[in-house]
Amino acid sequence: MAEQAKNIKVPEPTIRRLPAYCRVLKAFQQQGMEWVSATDIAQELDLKPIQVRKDMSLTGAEGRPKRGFLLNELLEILLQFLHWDENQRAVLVGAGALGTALLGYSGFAMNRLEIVSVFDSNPEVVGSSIYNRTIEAVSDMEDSLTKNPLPVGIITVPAAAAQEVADRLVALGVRAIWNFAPIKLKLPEGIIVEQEDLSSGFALLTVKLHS
Amino acid sequence: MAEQAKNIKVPEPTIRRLPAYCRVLKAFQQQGMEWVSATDIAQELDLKPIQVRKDMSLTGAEGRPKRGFLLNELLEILLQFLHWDENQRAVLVGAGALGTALLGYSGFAMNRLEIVSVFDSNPEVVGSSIYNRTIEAVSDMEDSLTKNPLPVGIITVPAAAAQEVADRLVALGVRAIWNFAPIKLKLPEGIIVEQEDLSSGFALLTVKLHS
DNA sequence: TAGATTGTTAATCGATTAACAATC
DNA sequence: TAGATTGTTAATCGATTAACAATC
Repeated sequence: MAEQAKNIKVPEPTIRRLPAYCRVLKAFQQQGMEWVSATDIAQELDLKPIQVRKDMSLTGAEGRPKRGFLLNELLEILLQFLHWDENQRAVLVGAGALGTALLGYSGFAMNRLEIVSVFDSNPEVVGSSIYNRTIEAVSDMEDSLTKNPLPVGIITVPAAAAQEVADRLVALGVRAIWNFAPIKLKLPEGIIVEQEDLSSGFALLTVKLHS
Repeated sequence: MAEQAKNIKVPEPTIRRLPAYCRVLKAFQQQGMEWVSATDIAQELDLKPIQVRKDMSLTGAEGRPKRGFLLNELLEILLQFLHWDENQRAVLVGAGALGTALLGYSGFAMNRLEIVSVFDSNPEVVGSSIYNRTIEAVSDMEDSLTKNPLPVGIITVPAAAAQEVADRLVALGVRAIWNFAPIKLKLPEGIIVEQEDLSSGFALLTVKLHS
């Protein structure tokens, strides 16, 4: 029997790998495959089969010796584990290039991220729309989010504005913040913050390149 | 004496933290600070002082008991370690929202990423410019990069086009690829690939939010 | 001086990998 | 059946943290 997914702390690196597994599974699915083994997935992502097997086991997925995993079932379990089987309603603040990129990013095809409201402070873009969402003024955030509260906030404003935006979002009921501004937010206990630092991948790249 | 930075394998997590250290140092610098301790930096980033101290030690930085580190010197050493003391000339392929975001991202203020050439396949944007760079046609990539070779390639095209773009870049002399397309690239040994997966941070966020 | 902080070695913690019995 | 693959326990590896002597 698979390890129980509940009550067991799943390592952060495992969670980070799950979206890639989902993408590979979806591709296999489109090829008409019915069963998939850890080896198949590992090969596709340059990982070791044992690692994939362990990760699957931690999410509660169960396979069958010799056959592998039932593809549809496995994908469903991974999506459930990630809570990507339900829409994740979110508000995005900062409709610049990065915000626009997130609104249209194809890599999110399966994560059910539903960006419901978009705010920006630039009067020139307020009122226009991106991917069918009308951009509201940041000054209307209190009004709008009070009427229509959202649990997740995405911050794509310049660093200087990020802390204030975060404070206001938290005051308006946002419980988790995905922050793309290169600044560490100071927020109350219990608020979940995922800090995205695009520089860190580039750091790795330059260090590897010159060694 | 500090551990020698050369000959010692610096852990990947350490390298990933360095850009944040640089940003904090720059902020301190602008406040006019002359000396900085590991404790100061740790506090700013919610890390433990011992971790900052260890990281600094790995980069070869040397401090003084009681005083801490000489701010300017420390920043210079970190930037040197990252090779961010010299311009990193790069080519970007895919001038969509994500590509545009990277061209203008303020979080890169210090990393000396110099995007020299920008290519896109959309005839409507070819010839126009973004942040002062003229967008060239992807079909002109061979001509352009043969005349003006670049060591780093940034891929911000849709997943379906990424592998072909990567192959062509490698054939044109690119030795390191920063890939934002949600697909694992298959490239020859020795080519450095940094895979950026925006979904993995979101996975962490949703799992934490619902537990 | 006393206290704060460094740098290094050792201990701990956590993730990856190996080993292997179970089994379709 | 034989072989491939699972799931779990144990071993290994690597990163973080603790301890502490050195010192400005």
